[in-house]
Amino acid sequence: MGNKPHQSFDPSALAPWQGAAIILLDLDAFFAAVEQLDHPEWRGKPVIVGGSPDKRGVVSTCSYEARKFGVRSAMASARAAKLCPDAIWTPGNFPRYIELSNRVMQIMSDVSPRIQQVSIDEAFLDISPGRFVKDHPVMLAHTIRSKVAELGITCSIGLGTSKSVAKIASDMEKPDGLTVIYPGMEQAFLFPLPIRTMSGVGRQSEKRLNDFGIFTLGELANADEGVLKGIFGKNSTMMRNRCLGLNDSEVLSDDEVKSVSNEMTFSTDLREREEIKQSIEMISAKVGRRLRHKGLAGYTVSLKVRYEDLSFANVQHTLDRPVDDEHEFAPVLVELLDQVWEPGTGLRLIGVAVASFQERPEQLSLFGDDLTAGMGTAGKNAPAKTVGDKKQPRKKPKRALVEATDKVKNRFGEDAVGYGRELRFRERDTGTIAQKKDDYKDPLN
DNA sequence: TCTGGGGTCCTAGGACCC
DNA sequence: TCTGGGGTCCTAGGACCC
Repeated sequence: MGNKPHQSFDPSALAPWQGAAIILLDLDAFFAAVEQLDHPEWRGKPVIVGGSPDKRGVVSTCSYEARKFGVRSAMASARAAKLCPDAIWTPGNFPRYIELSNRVMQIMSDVSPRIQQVSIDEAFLDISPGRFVKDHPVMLAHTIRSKVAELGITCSIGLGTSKSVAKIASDMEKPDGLTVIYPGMEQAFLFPLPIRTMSGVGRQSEKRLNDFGIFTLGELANADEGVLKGIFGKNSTMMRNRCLGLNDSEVLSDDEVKSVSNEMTFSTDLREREEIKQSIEMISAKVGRRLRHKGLAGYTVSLKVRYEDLSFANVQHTLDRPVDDEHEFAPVLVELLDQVWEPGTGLRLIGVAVASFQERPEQLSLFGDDLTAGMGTAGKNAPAKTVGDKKQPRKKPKRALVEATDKVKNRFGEDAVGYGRELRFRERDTGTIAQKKDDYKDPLN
């Protein structure tokens, strides 16, 4: 199944492919691989892309050399530093990753128009013969693999008759592998595998399935209907079909963004109301700028906090009109704070999200209404109909100022312009790298 | 000396309307 | 006096993914 060398082969020797053909391409240790490409002196050495060990960071990606020491993605940076003291650390270079990712996506798009990007380093491609392409799927997979290699990075490809099979197959021969599951071989391939390998089975579902004596995908495929319903709810049939190797999910691009959020973990817990308020304002400014850059405005704003004990809480509020300006929604979030925070409690993380986007953001008025009016303590669940006819409508900063600030930040970077209060907190930012789905074509952030 | 950050989707319960 | 359901919107929380 695996096929390391990029050897030439005779396509006419391949058995004909019946039915759907889907590829999952996964770039190997992507961020670290790009760093080694750009820094030749780092090749063959353990490279870790991630947040620094002394600031509660985690490992985003690490090179295969670092993996030999036991370093893994999502591991606390402090632990990674202990396992591999000589590792080369880098915070990452997102614009560069996006550039290379786009090149890979272009290679795939050139083969078939039916591409579904899953993340910055992963995508499905429908290469069903006679549908979008005419060449043999195995040949096309080889072609894609060679073209990616020409960029100086490697990928692992799974080819099968469904997305689930392709996804799992891509994991079999990492790195730089090509795994083909021919039509008709789906169940022989899937059934012996542990349930956790299936997308949609996480830690919790795994535990609950184990309690019913279900450990393999074959056992899951043949499990009692009631058991599956109880664990997967309305997705139970879909999960069973996935395990049976059925192709019940099309390769479709879903690029519609549903929410925009930013969050920040602080090097030391926040305890003072004023610094929490300022942090909410600073994070809101990031969210607002991304919203405006995307041309989005949403009705629902939410505040997420993580306490000292690592537990989470969330509060949200739906406004009577969509917002994209932090000067409007940050005050709303500050009011929500009291529902999840008691003075004296330490907060290690604060997150801000805006969701429920309207079709087309309307031009907001120059002097907006005060959205916090009417929110008061009177009724938490009271609709935010409001608008302050009793209270004094507060004057909002001019829209033009917001837009001018965006322009400077977009051009010269986040640190170029800022309200004084933002600067105090910048140094507390963990600076950890994240893989942001909507950042592929977005040089922002 | 533990445990980012950015997302999506689902569920359950309450409010509210008819 | 007692007691409906159905539908929709909203909120909080949690599982899961990369």
